[in-house]
Amino acid sequence: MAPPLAAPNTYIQQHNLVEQVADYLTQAIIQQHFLPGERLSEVQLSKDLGVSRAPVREAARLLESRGLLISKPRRGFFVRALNAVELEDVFDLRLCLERHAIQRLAERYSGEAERALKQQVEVLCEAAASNDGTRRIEEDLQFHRLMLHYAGNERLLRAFDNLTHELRLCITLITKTHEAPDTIATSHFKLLDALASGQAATCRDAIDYHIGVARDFVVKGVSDSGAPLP
Amino acid sequence: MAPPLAAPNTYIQQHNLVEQVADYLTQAIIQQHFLPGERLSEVQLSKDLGVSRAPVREAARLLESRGLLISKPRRGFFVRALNAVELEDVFDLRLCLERHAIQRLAERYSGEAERALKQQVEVLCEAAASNDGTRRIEEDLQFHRLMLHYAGNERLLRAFDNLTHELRLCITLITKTHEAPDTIATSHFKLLDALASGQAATCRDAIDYHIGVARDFVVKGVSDSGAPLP
DNA sequence: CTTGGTTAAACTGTCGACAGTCGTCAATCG
DNA sequence: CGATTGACGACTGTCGACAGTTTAACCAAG
Repeated sequence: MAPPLAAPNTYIQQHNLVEQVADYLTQAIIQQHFLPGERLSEVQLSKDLGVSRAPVREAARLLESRGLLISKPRRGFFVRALNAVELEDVFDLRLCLERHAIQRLAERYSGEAERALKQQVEVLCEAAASNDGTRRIEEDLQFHRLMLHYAGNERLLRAFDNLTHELRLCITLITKTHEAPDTIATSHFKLLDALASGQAATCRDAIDYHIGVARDFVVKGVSDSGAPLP
Repeated sequence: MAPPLAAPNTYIQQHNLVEQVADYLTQAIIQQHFLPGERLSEVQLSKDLGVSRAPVREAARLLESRGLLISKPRRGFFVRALNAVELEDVFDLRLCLERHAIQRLAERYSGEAERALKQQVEVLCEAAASNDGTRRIEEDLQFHRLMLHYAGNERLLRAFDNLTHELRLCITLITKTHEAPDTIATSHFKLLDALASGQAATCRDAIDYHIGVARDFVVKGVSDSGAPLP
């Protein structure tokens, strides 16, 4: 319950209060300043951020639609807590989306897409070599966002973004499970090779393996840390 | 712009104002009382419904997250207008989700699921025979919701529900494209047969054909009526 | 008649306040 | 000593109001 902000009116400044509050809440949640299952007090947040309750409520509803918060009537908003089963579902849906995306992308694979993806792998490798776990995850997700983007279906990307919001709920957990940098690199280069081959079966196998590894890492991490149940 | 309500304070009564306003707005939109691209005035809605602007704003944000409205800063909320390209994307994502769901369901097909789906086909056939186009669509969607539900991944169902919200934007268009009742029946029975066979390839072909037919109907309907662009 | 600028109205974003409800804690009873 | 009930406190749901901005109308100039 320690206030994540030192002084009021420092972070929140001018227009787009709702979005700013939403960003602040998102960061506070994924940095575990608010623990899973914890209740968020609207008045307390208003005081801390130096804004009224209206923007706080609207921002909270936004995060609820993203799956970061859940609201109980007359009780308020609570930080979402994912258990192992729900995480399995998240990765199952992610597999569904990315399988589809890589097939669609293989059908329309362009030089532009290939260039962008390769460049992102470079960035990812650099991030993997660093010690910034959060940045590594974000660059990894960004690679997959690019894949979904170049697949050419805006809605596919939106669905993926919704999922990643939930993934960030356990980002601190994920950052702890260090994968070797060269493993990450080869794993993503295999995706590029599969795309370059243009063969549907190859692409499917590559993405299945890729997501499977990530799932095992995360789900095992959550199981070990004890599944939190609201 | 004609007020969809005869008298204020008639529909909205007591608790859960936000949800009630959201339901009212949803119905008003899919019944085309608000036309695609139309701007919604918060104060006007407040007066019509006899509530303050706070619940209206929160309900609007809810519908925004569902894709029924879009908000432009300092401009307000507008009814979403889907063009043919976006509808193609919707059906592409729907294909993605249902392909995955029918595979998962085939792996764990139970007597309970089979019974529930068969019963829903009965209901759907009855609805198809009636003249109520909206009910026919809803029962059709309900069949697919059941499939997703018994596939055993809650998130898959949520993603599908998000899509159906967008589909309802052009529900009046869909109701105009009458499919023959027996066509609808056999089309869904084929899905049941594929599931009973337990063969992945059969299931995939069945759902591909099923969604393809629906997509052609809707997209053609929208193209004919002229693609509305905001 | 068209076009550009100016003014006024309407609307959104935000705020503080009030009422009803839920959780908590203590006092009382079995 | 444990369970139940009552009151207190905190909080959410909702409301009306104000300020800044956008939109629309209106007037004037070309």
